[in-house]
Amino acid sequence: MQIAELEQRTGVNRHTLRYYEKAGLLQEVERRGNNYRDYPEKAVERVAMVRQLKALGFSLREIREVLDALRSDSIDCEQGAVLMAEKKAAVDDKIRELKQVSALLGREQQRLEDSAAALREEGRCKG
Amino acid sequence: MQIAELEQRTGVNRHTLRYYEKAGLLQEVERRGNNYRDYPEKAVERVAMVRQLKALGFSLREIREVLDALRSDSIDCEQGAVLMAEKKAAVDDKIRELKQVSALLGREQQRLEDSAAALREEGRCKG
DNA sequence: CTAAAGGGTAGAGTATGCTCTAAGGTCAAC
DNA sequence: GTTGACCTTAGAGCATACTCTACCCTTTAG
Ligand SMILES: [Zn+2]
Ligand SMILES: [Zn+2]
Ligand SMILES: [Zn+2]
Ligand SMILES: [Zn+2]
Repeated sequence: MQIAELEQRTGVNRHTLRYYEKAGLLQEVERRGNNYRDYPEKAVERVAMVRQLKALGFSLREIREVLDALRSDSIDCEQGAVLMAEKKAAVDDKIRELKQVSALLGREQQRLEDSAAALREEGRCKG
Repeated sequence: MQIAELEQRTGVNRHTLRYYEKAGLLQEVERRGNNYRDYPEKAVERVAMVRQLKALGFSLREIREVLDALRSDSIDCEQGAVLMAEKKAAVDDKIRELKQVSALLGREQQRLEDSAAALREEGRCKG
């Protein structure tokens, strides 16, 4: 498919798609005789994955490392497994910390709700 | 305390500390007669929280919103509770997605390990 | 043939979040 | 009173990740 279709199907700006390609995030981008890019179907999925990981806070560099390892044999299997384990550990650590943040936000939400209720019912503010 | 101490105790560059203050992330920063900043003890904790949230992928703007609400009564209690609920929902969504990523990375790690083992034992590569 | 739509590259511009430099004021020690 | 450590502001510079402009080529439709 041409870049316009990929842009339309992923919602990602074509300049950004070219930028991702230059950054090594999109490989297997063929060129037609006229030098136009010709993306495979799975590029849609690939771009979606990049965007999801990006939204979760991964840098393009990190995303590239993971995608490279997923496309195994680009590097050694054993080395790839180590990289995956490292990334997984980082993600799991992040999950743990986010759970703490979630709990904190939940407590604060409760506190503010209680305070708002007290304000309504007793005309005073506790928080 | 003066900026050098806060810098030393938090490990955050003094330029960054001033930048955070300008961005509204650090309030209650007094000035001494000589115009030097005078931070309260809890600024250490505050900066640590900013750094943690930042490392988890929050933008400074988001961090500011949360900290403002935590310092309640700066905005309405009810409104603060709503903001907390929204932030918590976003964090929980992020946790769910990160769990999916963690599972994916775990599967890939296993696949690559299996492949590496097969390569060692049978002289072939499956992945 | 020509216009319009779509593609290409190179490079400029923008937003965020630092990080550092320049120029100068303050203060304690000697 | 001079040195040196510490502070101030303003603004430059940098990395990341886009986003857009300029300018030119290709394809398709009339
Ligand atoms: Zn941690
Ligand atoms: Zn209140
Ligand atoms: Zn989601
Ligand atoms: Zn292999």
